[in-house]
Amino acid sequence: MDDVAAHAGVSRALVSLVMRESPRVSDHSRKKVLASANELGYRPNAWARNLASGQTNTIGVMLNDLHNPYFTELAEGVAATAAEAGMEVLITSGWQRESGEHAAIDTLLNLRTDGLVIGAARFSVEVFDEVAQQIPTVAVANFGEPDAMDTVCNDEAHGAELVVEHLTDLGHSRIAHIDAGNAPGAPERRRGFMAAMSNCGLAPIVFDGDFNEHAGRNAAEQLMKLKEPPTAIFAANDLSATGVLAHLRSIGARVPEDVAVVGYDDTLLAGLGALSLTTVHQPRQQFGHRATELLLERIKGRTAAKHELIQPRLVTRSSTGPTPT
Amino acid sequence: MDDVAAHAGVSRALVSLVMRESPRVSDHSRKKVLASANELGYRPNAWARNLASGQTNTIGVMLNDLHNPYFTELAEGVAATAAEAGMEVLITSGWQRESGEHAAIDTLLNLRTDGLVIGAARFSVEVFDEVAQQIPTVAVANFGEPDAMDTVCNDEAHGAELVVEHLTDLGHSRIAHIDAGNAPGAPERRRGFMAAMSNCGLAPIVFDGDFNEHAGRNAAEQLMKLKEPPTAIFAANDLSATGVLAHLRSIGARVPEDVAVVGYDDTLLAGLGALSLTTVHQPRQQFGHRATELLLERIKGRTAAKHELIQPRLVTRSSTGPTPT
DNA sequence: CGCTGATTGTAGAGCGCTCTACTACGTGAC
DNA sequence: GTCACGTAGTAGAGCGCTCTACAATCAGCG
Repeated sequence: MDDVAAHAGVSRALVSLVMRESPRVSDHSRKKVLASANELGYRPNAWARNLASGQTNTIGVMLNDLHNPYFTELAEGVAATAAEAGMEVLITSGWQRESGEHAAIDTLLNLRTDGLVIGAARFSVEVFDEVAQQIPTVAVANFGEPDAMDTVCNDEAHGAELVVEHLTDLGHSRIAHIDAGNAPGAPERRRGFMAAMSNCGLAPIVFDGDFNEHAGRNAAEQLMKLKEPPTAIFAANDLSATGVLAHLRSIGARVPEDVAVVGYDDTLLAGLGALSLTTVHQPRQQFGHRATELLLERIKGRTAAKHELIQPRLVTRSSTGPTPT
Repeated sequence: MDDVAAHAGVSRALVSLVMRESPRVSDHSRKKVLASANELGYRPNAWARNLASGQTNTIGVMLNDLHNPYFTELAEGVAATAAEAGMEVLITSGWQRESGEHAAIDTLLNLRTDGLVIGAARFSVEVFDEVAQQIPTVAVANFGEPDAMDTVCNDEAHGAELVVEHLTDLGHSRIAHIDAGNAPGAPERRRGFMAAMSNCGLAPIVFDGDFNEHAGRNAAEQLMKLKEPPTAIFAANDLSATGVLAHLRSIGARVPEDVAVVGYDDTLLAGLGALSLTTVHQPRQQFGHRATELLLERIKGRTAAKHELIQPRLVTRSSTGPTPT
């Protein structure tokens, strides 16, 4: 910076103003400084800048797992909204381990980012709460309604209701749900399913499962062995639904003629022509978008916690159809 | 830091030593300092630390697209190897746009990370070369053999050969390849395919396509309309292969009895029971692993460029079988 | 022509840490 | 008892920038 100032024949402070695009600089000096900077290959050192200014203009994003499209689309929403607000985004991941999440959060806290968006599920509300004391935080998760941070989450129960509604409209009544135990989101989906079913006066069939293909396959196998197998299967998520499809195909059952299948999440998988799953779409980018907006509000000083529930919608594809007659 | 020093009754320098886990501190003082730090909720400010020390102990990872599992697995490999070496990892993404990649690189350069791993394909070697002048850089890409940086890449041509070998072993001779124009990796795959075919004395059928489902579907449609349709289709990648599967299914052709299908990349998709694609596995984590090792060498001072070619292997699943008789 | 106020530029302290050079204090050998 | 040496701790400069407070210049105006 000194070199640039010397080369341009101005003071260091002026170079600083130019680099920060201050309007308090004449066109003439600005050009001179930029030319010198360019010639000398100067670029401002972010560490020094942030240290001196006391703010980083950066928001940190901590994700549980970069493999999961859910999280990456979330991050994309954050990135887009942050870019609009002129902020940088730094991403860290816990790589699916709790220790990894701790390390990732630590990195971000040491970096003193202006705020934190957390899309993760490994550790408890208490830990988050402690983090939220130190730095403006928004969690994209179903955490209840903690005071110290904002949350954005999907109305899982409503998504499950949409599925039941769709299936009963098609005439189904023996509808099974493969759940995913206590995995994030699963209890709400299960509750939504049970509630919707009893509202229709139907007996809910719930089978223990998980958010993966194997669990779907296994559950489908057991379900199809029942004396009265279900005519529709609502899987825990898309991945688990592909397991259901795989099993049905292997026993020669047709989809949707013999059994209708519904997933959840509307991932890439569901849209593939070879699978074409009816599923519940979560506006993941919008989660990131809203989370970032809330975070920016918080950074600007809001302290009262806000908790938003975002509505999912059903995407109908060819894995569901009228009940077999 | 001053507060901690005062609270523990020692000098600021000693606190610094403790925070850096220096061996030059007695057990007694170390405990005292850590206790005070804990009590006061002190955590070192990474910006100040990096500024003062002149090194960041961080490597930057710039990815083209976080949605693509290829890149996230790459990042995971980098993260694991970096963690072993005690370095932090910061991820930025270009979100599939060239301007985004520029911004992402800029962020990383301004942060003065110790090195850069680039997994991206949008912009030209020249731009990378310029970046590589400024900072140790390793690209995971097929870039020729630039002097200024190291590269790690997959032997795409060999992967294509493995596919041809597998299919001819099964008795296929009318083998079509759906390519992906000039998209990264595609030309090499195509060349490998053509070479392997002519080595076997077979006439290569190549159909223009792309790395997506639609292209696969469209290509399959055209190919199956030929007077002598192929008995095996080698798609540009897994996604394009799912398009092929979707079309074949829609016209009632059985896989693999009527037509064998092969993908490339061994993504999540290929492993699904409902698709079960034979495909070429790329050790993506290993790319990240090797790239990081090379980068660490460069950071330590090596300047001669190294270029590594990593060998893929074939994963056989149920989308391929003997030629129809 | 001196005063006001806006505009443009500058000096210098300080952000929170690291790092070099130095001091203080044993400890053991001769 | 003194000297060399190793160990534990400290002082203070400085990393590259920002930011406050102030100086210089100039236009406009009564």
